Amino acid sequence: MTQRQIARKISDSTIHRLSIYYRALMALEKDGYETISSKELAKREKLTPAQVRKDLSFFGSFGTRGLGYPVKQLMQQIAEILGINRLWNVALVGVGNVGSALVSYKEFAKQGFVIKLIFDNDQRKIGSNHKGIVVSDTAEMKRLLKEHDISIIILTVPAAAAQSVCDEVVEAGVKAILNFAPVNLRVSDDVLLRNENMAIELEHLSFSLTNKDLRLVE
Amino acid sequence: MTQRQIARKISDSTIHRLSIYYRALMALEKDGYETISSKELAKREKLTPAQVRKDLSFFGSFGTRGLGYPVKQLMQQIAEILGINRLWNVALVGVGNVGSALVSYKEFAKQGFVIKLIFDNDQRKIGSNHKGIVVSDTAEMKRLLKEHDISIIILTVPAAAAQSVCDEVVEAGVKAILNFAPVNLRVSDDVLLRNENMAIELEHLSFSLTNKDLRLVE
DNA sequence: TGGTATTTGTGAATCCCTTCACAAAGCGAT
DNA sequence: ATCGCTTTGTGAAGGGATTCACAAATACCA
Repeated sequence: MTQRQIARKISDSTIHRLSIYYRALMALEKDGYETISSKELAKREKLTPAQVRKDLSFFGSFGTRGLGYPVKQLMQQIAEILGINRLWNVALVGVGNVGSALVSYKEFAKQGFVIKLIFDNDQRKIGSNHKGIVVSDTAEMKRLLKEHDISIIILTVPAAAAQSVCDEVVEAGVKAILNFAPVNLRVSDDVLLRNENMAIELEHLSFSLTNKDLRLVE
Repeated sequence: MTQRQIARKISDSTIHRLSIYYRALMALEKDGYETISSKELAKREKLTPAQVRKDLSFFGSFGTRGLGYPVKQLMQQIAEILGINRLWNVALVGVGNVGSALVSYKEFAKQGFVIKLIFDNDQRKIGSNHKGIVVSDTAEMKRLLKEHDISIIILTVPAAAAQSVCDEVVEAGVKAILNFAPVNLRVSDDVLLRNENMAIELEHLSFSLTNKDLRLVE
């Protein structure tokens, strides 16, 4: 099976796990591993070996029977599948707490997501320097996004502003948005949207703590 | 069905959606809605009405046939289910970019997660003030966590330090950790651990952008 | 070179989540 | 008070993801 025939319908879970495998492989490479079996990889990530093999099998056969997967090579393959074997031009809108933290977030840069532009509508922030990037006025956004060939937007504006900023960047032709505002954005079908809300994960913990004793109930 | 017999096995997806419903209800309440139907709620969150009803039915029956769900009341019920109808004492470890952003992250406070303690091992940071909280030395961590009855840890230390900090807080008796470090932490079965990695969501977008054209392939 | 031990890749089976479909229940109008 | 309309709550059906289990392939050792 070649790389081109894939992706009929790859589940979100599989895509998510590919990212996890990728990180595990980075660690393994650093530790000097040449190969890794699905069994060992699964153990490290608290998954099953079959799961690992099945996930990978959607995209090709990368392993060697009796031996396992070549760490370095598999890493490269997953990078290709995820589309992180290249650089992506990213713009960030909204230089609040979260926004300015993400400008310096090393995991982005490490995976090839390069923040090229930063926007805000606050006059006190416009012109200020964040990690070598001067904050632009959102009024200039449409023009600058096109000029800099931005593929992905990180949206870290307040909830109330999110929809209108979203509309603007979509108008500018951006097709992928990572939204940190706690609102449900409406976008057309051809725009990719993913939401990130860190409080939701805390709520999950809160749920589990609250209902912990019930886990054993018959 | 009463609140006590629940949680045989509630799926992660359901818990996640409860958080989503909760946010939708907050917005609805602000807009003056008294009741909401599963149909309308589903539409807003791009889900199906059956999904909404099924999710809620695991925990009880909160609606009125012919009318829908009472917004305010359902909000309260979900808050109870998620365990956010109370305050949680939280400590944050690691005052880097992400850490200091999260100290000011309004979504945490809004849901009752109160950051009581902040730790770092950098002498330049210890003693400094973040939103009215003085940064403590990680050397003091075990004692302070117990003294302040901390239930949940937000871990925003560098990857290399994460496991050892994790071990320490577990030793102090903490049973829930939200980990932002890009590593796979090993914890015993009775400790709840959730991982948050913002780059993974970007990688998901990157995957979708990269494989967009393949979605139509037969 | 042959023999044993490993480990992959994958159809089949299983399990779990989502959707369907409808009876039951309440609302509002007449 | 009754009728028709709406919407819930939920068993059952359906579908998709995970796990099983094994043949095929390779490594390694003697």
